[in-house]
Amino acid sequence: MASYHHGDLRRAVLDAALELIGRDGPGGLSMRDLARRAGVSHAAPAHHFKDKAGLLTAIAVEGHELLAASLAGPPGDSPDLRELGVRYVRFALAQPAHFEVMFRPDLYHRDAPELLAARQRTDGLLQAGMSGLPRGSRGGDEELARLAVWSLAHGFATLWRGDNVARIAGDRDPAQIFRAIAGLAFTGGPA
Amino acid sequence: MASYHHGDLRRAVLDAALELIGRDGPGGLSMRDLARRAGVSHAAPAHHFKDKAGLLTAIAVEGHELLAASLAGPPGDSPDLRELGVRYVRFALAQPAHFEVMFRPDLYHRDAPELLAARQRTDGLLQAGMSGLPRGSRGGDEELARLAVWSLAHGFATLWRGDNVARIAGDRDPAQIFRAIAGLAFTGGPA
DNA sequence: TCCGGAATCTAGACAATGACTAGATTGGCG
DNA sequence: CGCCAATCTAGTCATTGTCTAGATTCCGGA
Repeated sequence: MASYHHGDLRRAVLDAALELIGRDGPGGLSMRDLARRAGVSHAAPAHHFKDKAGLLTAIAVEGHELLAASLAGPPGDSPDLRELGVRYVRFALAQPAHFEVMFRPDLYHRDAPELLAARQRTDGLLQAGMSGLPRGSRGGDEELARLAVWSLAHGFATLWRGDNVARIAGDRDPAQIFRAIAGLAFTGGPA
Repeated sequence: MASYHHGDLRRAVLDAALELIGRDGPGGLSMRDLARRAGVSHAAPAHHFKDKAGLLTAIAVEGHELLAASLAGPPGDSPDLRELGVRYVRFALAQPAHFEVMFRPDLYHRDAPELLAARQRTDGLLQAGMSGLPRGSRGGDEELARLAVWSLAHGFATLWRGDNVARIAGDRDPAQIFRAIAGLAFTGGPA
């Protein structure tokens, strides 16, 4: 029964935190509550994450890794820009807690080296996926196009999570709605 | 000196909160700190806002009012969809604290009647500004187009505030960059 | 002008939290 | 087998949000 060591406290705390953040947002999160849920003393989690900000940093890092995996897709395919946006949206809705924390730098250690590394890896993937652009847009337009898709996907996912969009949706899959929007925006029609 | 009554404590607390949120985000905000800055006792602000969540609710309401004013523009003009997006971005960057709080429903009383009223007013303006659409898109596409511009503007503003975009910008005005992006997305070129 | 209720503010208290410290327990590696 | 580092406990402290009771001031009606 209840050995002195937990086994994998780090992951247990992470998972509990992700669940709570997914339901109620990162605001009401409490280290001590997480400790209680894991059945350990109130200060135990701090040994794994140093800080509350440290815990959220770990979540942000994991989020970047998961996002990178989502964007990359199955090995050896090269999605177009719109599909990349769809994957971005899918990730945001499938991992709401990660997504939410990632874009709240005021909550974690924005300059932690592990975080910078993970972010750089994600950016690389985004850039790589840029290979095939719609219409001949070259030069500075490439960055603009990337920024446009990123903005569209990020905004759509954020608004969706905030219940600002649901009434438009009906019962359609959010990813499909985004596909429609992206088509409308970048190809001049719902193609 | 220092009369028992402050004069306009409500506004003073709001302004201090807006400044702090704009600089450090809403995370580290403290009622007692706001009270100290205003030179009143620690519980005084609560009499004006009831809660910490109440304070943030007030900020969200004010944010919706300011956003509505921004979108409406000078009396009697009817901006097209892209210009509406530009105004949305301008608001987000000019009033970062309001914008940040507005889209964090976990921080305030999401069903406060004043909030619902203010939001409804803003939505009305967004819908009204939809009058002139680019290309003949009618029927359900109207909502999609509106959602597209909203997503694009919202995502762009959010990413900009998070320092995710600054390196692309150079020294250009964010509103102009957004104009370029929106043109790229909705008219097939940087028109 | 005066007075009484209402608005505004103070002061004190309480539980909860994040962070820190010192020390106990345990696992693993030479 | 022994020892060191990792892991965890227990205690403490300042700070915060919220509640209560009471003090001070403002304002409108007589």
